[in-house]
Amino acid sequence: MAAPGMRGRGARLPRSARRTQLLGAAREVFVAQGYHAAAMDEIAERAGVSKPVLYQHFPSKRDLYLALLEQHTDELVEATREALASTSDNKQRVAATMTAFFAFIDSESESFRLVFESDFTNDPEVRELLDRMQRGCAEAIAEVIEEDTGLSAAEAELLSIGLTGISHVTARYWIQAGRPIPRDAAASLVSHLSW
Amino acid sequence: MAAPGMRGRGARLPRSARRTQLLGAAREVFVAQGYHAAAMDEIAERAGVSKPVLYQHFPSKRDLYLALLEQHTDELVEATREALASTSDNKQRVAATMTAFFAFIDSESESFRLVFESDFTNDPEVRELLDRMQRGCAEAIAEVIEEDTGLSAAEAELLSIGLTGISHVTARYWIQAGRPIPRDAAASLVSHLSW
DNA sequence: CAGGTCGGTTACCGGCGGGTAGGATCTGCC
DNA sequence: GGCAGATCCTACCCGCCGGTAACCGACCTG
Repeated sequence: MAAPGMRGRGARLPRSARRTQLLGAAREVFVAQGYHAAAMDEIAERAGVSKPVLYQHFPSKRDLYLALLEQHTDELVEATREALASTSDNKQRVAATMTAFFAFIDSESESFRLVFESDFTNDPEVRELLDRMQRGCAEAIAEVIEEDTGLSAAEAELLSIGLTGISHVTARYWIQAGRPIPRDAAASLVSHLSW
Repeated sequence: MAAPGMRGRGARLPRSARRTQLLGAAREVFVAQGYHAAAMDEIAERAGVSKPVLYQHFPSKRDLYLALLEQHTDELVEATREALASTSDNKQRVAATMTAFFAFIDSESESFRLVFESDFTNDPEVRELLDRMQRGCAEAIAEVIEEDTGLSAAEAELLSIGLTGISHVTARYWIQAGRPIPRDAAASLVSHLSW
């Protein structure tokens, strides 16, 4: 009856395609509502699919959330490492890293909310993922600092934590203020101030 | 039968005393479990009282949480203002403010978790309180910066946001690392680095 | 066409937890 | 004593939502 290649409700998809699609729907809902307010029914509905399908791909709501979160934390650490490796001039390094942070936060999907505004931080595994991300970013930065300045390892670590804090907070402030200036200008302003 | 002045389960308290006691119990539970995982039954039990009593003082779980949160956000803004007013030497101002932040986070009750690790940030009123706190701290700092340096208002604002970010993140890092060095040493190290 | 498998669906369950109804008890006051 | 008005308790309700049981139809394969 229905056309064989039809899209929309009722379309049959191979397993892996369905999985990524479900992850996308879950991201939208979790981003918009947070972990607790999000309902599995709604995620399924947004994917145009019924709930049991969701449970055939992810054993529980929590696991779904963790899969999604890990994906995005890894993304940010990776972006940080790339930015640091993109140049060898330290002043530009700060700027590049700041830009990477701003880009991450400015992404269309607003997925940064998962990472920086999670409402499920009481879960030990969520905590673990977020801590690991923090360590990942800080260590990458600390290596460079330690190498290029005379600071001790402990001081370099602390300083890099501080730098991530600046990026994090200012970038969210910039978003919340409605992106009053272009992204790159904001990033370079902040990096200039912290330099 | 029971002694008239007895303490413990069943003791009758005047309204205002009961209220503050309930707030204390609520703080403990919310701090330990977060908003969502906390149960009103548990808060009541911790206060040695039954649930309806709780509802005679606070119309809903949400209102209870908001009352508590406002109390602590106000506290931090106040501490920041006091620290800034405590001296007129700018370098010492930074140190004093940093110390105030660390003291807030290091408080016995761990109530900073309510403020910095809330899992109820999706609620608009919670957001509003946290934003107001952020603005309160940043504005207080920005006034001083703008007065004592040549920066524009916008730049001063951004810089102060960044400073709160540093304090926030480093102080939590210090706690999480198990307070490896004394509080004042940590605060002055951070203020030295950011100076 | 029989039979397996893969991707789907509808319809349901069960418990957790916020919130409440209604009654018991103490205290102060005349 | 006896009334007024607090304070507090036991016992219950019920809606939401994570998770599941049971079944359906399309497609391939021999």
